[in-house]
Amino acid sequence: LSYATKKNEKEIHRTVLQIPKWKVTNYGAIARKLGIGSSARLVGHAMASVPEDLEIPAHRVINSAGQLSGAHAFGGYERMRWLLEREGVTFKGEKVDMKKHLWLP
DNA sequence: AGCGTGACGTGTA
DNA sequence: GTACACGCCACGC
Repeated sequence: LSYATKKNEKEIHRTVLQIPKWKVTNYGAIARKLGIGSSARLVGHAMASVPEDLEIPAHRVINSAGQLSGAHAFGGYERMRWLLEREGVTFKGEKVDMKKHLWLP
């Protein structure tokens, strides 16, 4: 999975960089911020093109239901969950507790 | 060109 | 709480 949405790639990265620690946001929120509202999928595509070693905290971007839909890019669910919990994000079952941790751009 | 697929979201039932 | 339809668009075939 190494393709990027050339048009908004930079804007997306910039927005993701603004997500504070112990907070998460969702694909749709970023899409709306960039004015591509209903194209949340493109944000997910852009995340897939982010090298993990870069400073971009892509693990803080999850879906609106609080599920770690991008876990496969971080070595599986357990690893991505660990990355988040390490920053103070708490879970409610299999999902992130969005009530406490949702951040909107 | 069409068609299926996917780190998605909202509305409706 | 679940399930399904629909809108969206880049990519690979």
